[in-house]
Amino acid sequence: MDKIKTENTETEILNAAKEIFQLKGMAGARMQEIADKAKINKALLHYYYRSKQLLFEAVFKSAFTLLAPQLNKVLNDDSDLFEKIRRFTENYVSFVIKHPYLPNFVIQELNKNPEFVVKLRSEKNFPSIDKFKLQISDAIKQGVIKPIEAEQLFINIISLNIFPFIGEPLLMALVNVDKESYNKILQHRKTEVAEFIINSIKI
Amino acid sequence: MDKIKTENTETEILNAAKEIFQLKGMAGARMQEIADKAKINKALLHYYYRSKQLLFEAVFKSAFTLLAPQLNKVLNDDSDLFEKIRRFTENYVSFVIKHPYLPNFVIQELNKNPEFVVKLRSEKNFPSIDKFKLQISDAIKQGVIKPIEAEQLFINIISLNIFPFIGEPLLMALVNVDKESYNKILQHRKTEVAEFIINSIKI
DNA sequence: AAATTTGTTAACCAAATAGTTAAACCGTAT
DNA sequence: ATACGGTTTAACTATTTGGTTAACAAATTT
Repeated sequence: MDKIKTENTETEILNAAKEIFQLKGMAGARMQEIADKAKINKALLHYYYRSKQLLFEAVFKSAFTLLAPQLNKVLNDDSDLFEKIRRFTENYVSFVIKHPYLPNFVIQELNKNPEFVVKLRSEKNFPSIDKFKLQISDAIKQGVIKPIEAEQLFINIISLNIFPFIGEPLLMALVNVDKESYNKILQHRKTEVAEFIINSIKI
Repeated sequence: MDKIKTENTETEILNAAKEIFQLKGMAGARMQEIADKAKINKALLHYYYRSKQLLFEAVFKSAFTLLAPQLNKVLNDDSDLFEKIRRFTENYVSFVIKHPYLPNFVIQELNKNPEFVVKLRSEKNFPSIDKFKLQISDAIKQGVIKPIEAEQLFINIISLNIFPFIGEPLLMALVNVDKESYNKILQHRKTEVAEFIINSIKI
């Protein structure tokens, strides 16, 4: 059946495009390079995706679709707050190892295209902070954690987990270690970060 | 004296280049756009800076020269640890308001050009973590803070301060607030972040 | 004030790059 | 076999873009 072959080529292109776009960004990516990586003629890119812009949007959407569930692990999950922070921190490292350039790619392109946010927000499955806010105010009421705004806590959790990857080259230089040692530091963070956060908020 | 005029044109170009490069990155920036912003002919860019690459490097160097002292406020400063954390957090927001795209620019271009790190490291005034390490181990010995690796604490401080700006469009969408409210959140962080960190490590 | 050096511009060039076209290919149904 | 559909390619086009050139302008030196 030709459908199988079509799907193969199409996903082949998408996979190649993911690699190139995530590594070099929209502006730095070259259609020819994507075609080469997918081992097809450049015209095929346009046959399947019409334009660079549309191919890029397909990649971006796919990237965000992968990232959203990670964020939802903090925002929408019924488990106990501390347990949740521990699990998210633990999981996030593994996620980034599987998709090293993805979070940075999403953040960068959002910075360069703030109007994308509008599109994303309108789609279903866009993570919402509402549940998390309730959980935090409950935990405060029950005397489990010190008073803190849910927004601030959320930003702290995300910052502590995402930035060490985005800022890797800078942090590696500042901390003055090589790639191997830096990876060890990141591995340590799997547990360290959660304890750092919990230490700060628990009563 | 023509020197004055030359300096004006040269810095005019550099300022325009800073704006464009920091906003769009090396790959996304256009020499013509820089020339337009500097209100000069495109050939003048090459007269003063030879190539896009060299102009970019001048901008990058200048950006890092501005960023380094900020980092040194955490790493090399004799003041009391808690006071230092409080002051850095307070100052950093003001710094980023003055140079909104600078930290992200530096980090992005380092990600795309990891070999830049080598050049930066070899220059004097590159921030070193040594003093900070001593300060932390002293504080632990003296029972002021709980045991923590200096590297981890440093990464935490930097992450909590820098990421909220780099991830602004994403965080704004996730936290579900408009620009104005997000700015208020950032202003709150001037004090909140320091207390969050100190809470976590103090005994 | 003539000559020389420095600063600036318009016009141009070559390479890179996104996108198009028309023909070839290839499996499937007639 | 052959006509037909979707798939793939080589060759091409138009535009963008970094960079150059040669002439002009303005200041500096002699």
